[in-house]
Amino acid sequence: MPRAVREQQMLDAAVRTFGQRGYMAASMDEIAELAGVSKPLVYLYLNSKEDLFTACIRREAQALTEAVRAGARPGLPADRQLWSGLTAFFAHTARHPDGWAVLHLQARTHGEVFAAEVAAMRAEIVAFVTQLILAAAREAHRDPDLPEREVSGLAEALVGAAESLADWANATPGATARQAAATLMNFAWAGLGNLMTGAVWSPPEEEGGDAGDGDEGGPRQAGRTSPVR
Amino acid sequence: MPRAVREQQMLDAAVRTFGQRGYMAASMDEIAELAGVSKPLVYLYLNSKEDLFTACIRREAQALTEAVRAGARPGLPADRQLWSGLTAFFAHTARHPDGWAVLHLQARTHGEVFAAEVAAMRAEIVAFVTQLILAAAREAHRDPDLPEREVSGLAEALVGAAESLADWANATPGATARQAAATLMNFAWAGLGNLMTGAVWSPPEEEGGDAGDGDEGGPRQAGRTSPVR
Amino acid sequence: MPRAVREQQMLDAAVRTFGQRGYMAASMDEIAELAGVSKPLVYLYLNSKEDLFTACIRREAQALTEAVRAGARPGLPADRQLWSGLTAFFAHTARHPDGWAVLHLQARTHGEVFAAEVAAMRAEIVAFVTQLILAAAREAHRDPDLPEREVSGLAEALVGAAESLADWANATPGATARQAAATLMNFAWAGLGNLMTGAVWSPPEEEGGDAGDGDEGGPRQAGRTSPVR
Amino acid sequence: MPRAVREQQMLDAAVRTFGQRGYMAASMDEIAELAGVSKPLVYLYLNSKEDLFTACIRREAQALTEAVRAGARPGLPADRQLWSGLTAFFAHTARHPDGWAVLHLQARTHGEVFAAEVAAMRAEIVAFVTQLILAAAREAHRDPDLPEREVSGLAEALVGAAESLADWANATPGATARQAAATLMNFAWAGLGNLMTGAVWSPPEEEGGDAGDGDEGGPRQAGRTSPVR
DNA sequence: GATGAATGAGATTTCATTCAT
DNA sequence: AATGAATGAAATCTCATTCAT
Repeated sequence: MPRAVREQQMLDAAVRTFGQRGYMAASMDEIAELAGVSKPLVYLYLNSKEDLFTACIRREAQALTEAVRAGARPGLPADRQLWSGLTAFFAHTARHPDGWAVLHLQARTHGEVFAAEVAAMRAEIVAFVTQLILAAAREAHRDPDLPEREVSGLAEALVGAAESLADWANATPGATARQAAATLMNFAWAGLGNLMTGAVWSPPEEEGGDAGDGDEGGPRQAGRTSPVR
Repeated sequence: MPRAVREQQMLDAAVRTFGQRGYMAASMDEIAELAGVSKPLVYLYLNSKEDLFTACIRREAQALTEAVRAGARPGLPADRQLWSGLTAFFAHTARHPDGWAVLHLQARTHGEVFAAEVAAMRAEIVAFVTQLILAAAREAHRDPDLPEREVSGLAEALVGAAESLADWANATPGATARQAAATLMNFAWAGLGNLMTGAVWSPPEEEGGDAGDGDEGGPRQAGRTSPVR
Repeated sequence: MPRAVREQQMLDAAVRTFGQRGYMAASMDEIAELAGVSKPLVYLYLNSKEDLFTACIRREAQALTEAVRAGARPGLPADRQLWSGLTAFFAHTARHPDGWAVLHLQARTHGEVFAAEVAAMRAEIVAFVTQLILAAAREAHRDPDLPEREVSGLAEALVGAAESLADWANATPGATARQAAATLMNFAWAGLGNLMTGAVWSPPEEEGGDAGDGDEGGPRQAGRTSPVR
Repeated sequence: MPRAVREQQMLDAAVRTFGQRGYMAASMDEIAELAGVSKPLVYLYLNSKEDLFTACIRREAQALTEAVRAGARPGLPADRQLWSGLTAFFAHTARHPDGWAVLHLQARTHGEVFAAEVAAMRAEIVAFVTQLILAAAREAHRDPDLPEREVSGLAEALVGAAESLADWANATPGATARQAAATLMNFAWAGLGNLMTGAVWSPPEEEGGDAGDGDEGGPRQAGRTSPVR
């Protein structure tokens, strides 16, 4: 059996095992057995547990970003791109729950090296989303000079919400990618639109610090604008 | 030294160790040493590594929910409650990064048993947020009969975004709880408001399923309503 | 059982196993079993196979040098000191064949770190022998300004011969420490004496280089002085 | 490529690897790679690691003995034969440090089987030296009936000193074969000469055995004859 | 109440060795 | 004649866990 094929089998087995058991609880024995090969062969091809895990992360990260990019077709309006990108994202994470667990849970929990690997992927996606937001602003003929920090924070929040919803969709039987995407669009799109119109929600003024855990008390005066309307 | 105090010291040490090393990489030796007691005493008080971890999760989960509940004062309008609850949440996670790592990263990564423990806490918070959304709808005199699934999905997304922003804030030097909360309010509040007015973002109609990875192709026709505009 | 005692038992077992099987072929399992303890305990007390081996080397090296120093009593004339030092050396190596194997065979064969450990001991002994040679020269009222390089080379050769004879004595049933020491004294002492009188054996003059393996052919002209006489 | 050539390449690689890494630390992988062939071929030609090592020992042993024999030309007087034999020995060990390491260090350290192989070579050399000593005695018209045990002990010591000096010369930059040989001749020849004249160094009389480590105490009265004086 | 001493079980990793071609 | 592909067996080391005191 050719080497490349075997290697993919091993990665399949590894992703599944890492995703379900966790990085540390997964044993090379189990992975080898699931792949249908002997342990030494896994080491021969993939060097070490760390390298194997890294290979899993890379493969799954690439698969995910490619799925998202393939979903969001460049020609469409920004909101449609966002919509289809999100749908592709939820569809992919639903189809590859173990890969998603490897990326979202395992890689971030077991050492800086692995975390950096996913962080790179995430940064790429966040940048992509940031571009979409800016494009949307342009399309809406709004001021495209949105503050850098705001937009990147928003993109962070959007991606974070998406990640979280992916978990929720995976854990909720019957939840579809379209539902998850629609929920997120509803949740986020109007907020983004408002932001572009300058109709921001302003926090109440700071009040005197209180004791206790240090969590500040409730605000006294609101300065809200549009929300709830 | 009274038992209760010793036990808290152990939990302190355990949370710190679990949060920094991870559940599996944390050794009982290290925890005992950090707590300043002998290993058998840890076992005497807390039974096993699993039980110890569970105790950590429960303590931190309770501390977090209490911080959030204490932040969001019942008398205020819904958006203000949400604001102050979020601020309390971000302040707490910033103040207790190890506890937050235990809840958000470790507990979800190492077995169903632990994940269920956090899931319970999360469900409580999601329910709380759901109540706030419904209250906001009432306050706005809008139809309070929002579809159950929609609202719970929104609350999920909101909580997910909050969790993600908490990580981001912990990793970004200079980021404050207020900033994180403001970002999230801006991001989400208008969307929630729109939702209540019935101005939802509707996904384009489904088209014929394609093959490949199963990620559906981009929508062709939009049916969007209000957003951006 | 107190820790110090257990530790010596482990070192005993380790020296025996390393001496008989060799450093690499000796397994920690075997050592632990021979010591009558579990493997983790060996690691708890002695850290690693390398550290355990180093501890063996140090203990045996110290025992050997102490035996030699105790044998060669300071007050005696130099030749008597050499004699009794040699006797003590052979007696010790005969009594502790595994320790001797560890020092002479194993430590020098398995890595610079270990080799350096014995090299230090050996240097100490060579220095001691060098002092004896110089003392002998003084006692004989001969010129004490023997060339440094000569004397150290001689001490090297003497120690080397002693080491080799120790192996031979260990492998030859019936050989005693006194016999080995006497052989070496006869072999070496007169040569040393001659050297001090300046009656050196001079090599024949160099001749033209020959080919082949590069080992030079036999000398053509002798320039010998006293030997065979 | 003819089999015999390939085999020699393998042995070259093996000697180098065994000499530098040690028998156990040397891997068949490394040897095969260094020899430029595949591992199965090594097994096809040389059967097993043990057999390969044995073949190395035999080849190097034969090369060394041949070099020594070729160096010591039969027609010369005994001391000249010894001198040139020693020079050839040191030249050979200096030229083939890995082979020497295999013979002197590795073979003696890894099992009786291999040790026996070198012991045979060594015995041959010792016998050769013994012949030289007896020849020297004859040439000196001294009593050729030297006690068997004495002479073989002396030859042992001489060979041992030579081996030790070979190590020293290999480790000392700038040391030449001639220097090493000269040192050894100076060291030993006079002693041998004295022995033949009957002027032996007699050990002091044995005294009452003491306890302790068993290393006998220093002698009280000397019975020495000629040395030094 | 508290601990020094000890271990069973299992982790990753390596290596000599052999098929099938 | 020669090798890519594969493995059984065993090595070092770690860790959660428990006695005996």
